[in-house]
Amino acid sequence: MRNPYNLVNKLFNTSEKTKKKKADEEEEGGGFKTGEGKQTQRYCSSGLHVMPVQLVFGGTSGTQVPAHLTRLPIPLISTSTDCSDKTVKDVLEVAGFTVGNSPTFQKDKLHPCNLHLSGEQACIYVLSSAFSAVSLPANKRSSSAAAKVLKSSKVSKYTYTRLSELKPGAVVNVYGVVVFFKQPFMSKGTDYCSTLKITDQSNQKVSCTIFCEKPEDHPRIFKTGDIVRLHRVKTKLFDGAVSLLNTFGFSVVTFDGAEGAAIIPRTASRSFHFNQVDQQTVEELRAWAATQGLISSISWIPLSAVQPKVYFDLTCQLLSKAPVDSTCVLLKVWDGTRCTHPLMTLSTEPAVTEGTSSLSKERDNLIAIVFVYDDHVEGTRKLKPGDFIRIYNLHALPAAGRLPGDFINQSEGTDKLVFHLHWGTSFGRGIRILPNDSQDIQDLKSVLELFPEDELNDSVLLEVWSTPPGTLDGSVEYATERRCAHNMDPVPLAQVKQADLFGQFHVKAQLRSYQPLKLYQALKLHCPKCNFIRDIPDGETVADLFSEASLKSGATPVPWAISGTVHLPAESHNSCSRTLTFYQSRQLITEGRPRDLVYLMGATLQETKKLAVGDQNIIPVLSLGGSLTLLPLSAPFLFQGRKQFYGCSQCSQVCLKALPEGMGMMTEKAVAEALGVQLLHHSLLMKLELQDETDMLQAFLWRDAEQFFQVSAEEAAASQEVQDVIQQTMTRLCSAGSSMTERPWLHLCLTSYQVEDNGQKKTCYQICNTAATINQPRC
DNA sequence: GATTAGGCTTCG
Repeated sequence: MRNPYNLVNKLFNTSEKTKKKKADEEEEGGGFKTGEGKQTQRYCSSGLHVMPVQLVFGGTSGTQVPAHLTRLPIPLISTSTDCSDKTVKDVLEVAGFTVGNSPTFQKDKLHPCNLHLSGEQACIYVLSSAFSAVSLPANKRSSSAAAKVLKSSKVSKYTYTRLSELKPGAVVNVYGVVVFFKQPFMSKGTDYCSTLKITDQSNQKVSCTIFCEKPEDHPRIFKTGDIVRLHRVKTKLFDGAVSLLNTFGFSVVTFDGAEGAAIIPRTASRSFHFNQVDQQTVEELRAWAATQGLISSISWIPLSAVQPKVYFDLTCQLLSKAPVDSTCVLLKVWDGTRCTHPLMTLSTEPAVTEGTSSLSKERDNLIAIVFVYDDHVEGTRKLKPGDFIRIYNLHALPAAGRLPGDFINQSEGTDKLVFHLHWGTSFGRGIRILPNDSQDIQDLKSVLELFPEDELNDSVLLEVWSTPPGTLDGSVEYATERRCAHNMDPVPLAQVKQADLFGQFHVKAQLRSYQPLKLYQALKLHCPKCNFIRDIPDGETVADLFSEASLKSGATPVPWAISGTVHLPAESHNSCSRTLTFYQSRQLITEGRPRDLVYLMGATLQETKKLAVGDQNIIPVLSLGGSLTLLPLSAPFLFQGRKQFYGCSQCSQVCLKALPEGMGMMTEKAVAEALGVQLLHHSLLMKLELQDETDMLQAFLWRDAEQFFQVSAEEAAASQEVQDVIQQTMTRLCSAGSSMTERPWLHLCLTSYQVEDNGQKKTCYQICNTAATINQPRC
């Protein structure tokens, strides 16, 4: 089956690419804590003296070079220079130095002097500008970021201790393969805590405990076998074994542990060091881990393999989220596989559900209900429908008598499965969002893409639910309103583009431009069977088809109809007299309604239109090889009042024969069926360029275009007045020559989806479940 | 330079 969205895309031949914003960057701890107002010092040893080294940041916060120090230009330095309260700026700024003759000046012809840094006054200020190549404005930082790699920096070199050689009471750097981990969870103190156990070629297993205020600063571990590099962890004896605990300047980088996988560092650090030696270390650990069976060849257990009572890690896409009570949240998820054990189905309150509150029955055993309890509820706050997540140590259980809240009443006596993420973190129980570009998610996406994209949306259509007026903010009048069942906050367009996932978004935006400007060109014909979309042919083309057909209008008797003729005299010297032939169905004659449907041969387009006025059903026919048939399907096969209906030339199998008994109303659908015609539906297709403060985004108006304009496309094709309604709406949203400040704001529900365009996957957007609101004439 | 946790299944 062809994907209609692909065709929507192709009809406009869009070239808009998914602009994946490059992941932002954060600064590595690197020995310096960067917290605002925290004066931080590190000490490097210089002979017997301990000389402070301070990292200096721009702006007003953090460490500054003391104001009493003045900068000494390097060319002015001589042995007679007064050095007190002076600084010299290079990559470093130094103070408390003495100046001596350079013993190598004759040779290197550089500066004749050397700065001597010794004694208690000596101090080096390391300027943040030295790191400027990797710094980004704070508002561009994000926890999902990949950091910039400082390959050539000589600022630091790290040595790594084998895990078997750890001695208590030291600060070390280590590499290891993760054999156990817990996602960060809130401790009873001020920090999130995560624990992991790592091993290396020494086969020593070492537990690590990480305390960090922000979850994103913790190791970003997705599964056992991942490789971590920990900088500045201290060794501590606990329970007779050396364990590791993060300490000042702690930083961590995580890598996929699979051999051959791209070495992509996962870190919240804005910069970090990674050289060839590191690459080799990762590769060696990967190779070693593979021989130790530390890497599972199966990335995850699919839903299809889940049996009652098992604990497993589920990698899935979040479809919806709804609170149950203060200690429990219900998630609906899927991974594209059908569970062999029946899955429990439950509906959630649309008003409190993010995503879709009830899902199509077609999805039986595809959608898993997950109850998330207690401390894990916090972790669901930032989850959005569409997110790809992994739920660790999920417990599959028969629903019978085990459900929280009011659901308990729906579960009596059922052995259908539900999934629980219980209290506590034992066995690494937890939940985390996986990045879209991770291999496991790529694999999952390719499975999910096998499902028609709009299947999930079907149920949304059944739940048309107007946004209560109270949710509109302030006095701003919006020219459209959402009619969807989602309960989500609007997000900036930039965030929509960045998200790169299939799902729904609410946005507030203005209309910058639209296509086509000639609105009749927005009218299309769509085949619901093969999904082909085509333009409505213009009048001239259709008239030509009728002219050609009139040449094939010889008397053709058929057993299922009786015929009559009308002779039309020549209208002028140049034209000939013509004969129109009418056919009336014997079946309809029997039923006493012969005029309900008339087959007409030899008429022009204009004549056919005139005859159809007054709700007459006219089927234009021609004679081909002695039998009666329809005109080519690029012409309308049925005229009904002012309406004209078309058939799909690909999916129709035209056969004119006796009408069935008791056809009832002569609807276009009934007629099409009787003729073997696959009816084409009228639809509207437009491309809207949206804009908000953050970005622009091109979205199609197609599936729900009729809802948007509150007109029927079929009516629009037949009525200038209805076309005027569409024109008026577009003028109101985006009148030619108006400035953006004059244009109204729109509340929109967007659906994003992926299509293939010449083998390239691209993300497209559609405006769904949205209707124009103000000054809307009724039709 | 404090504190947090220190794996080892579930209340629903």
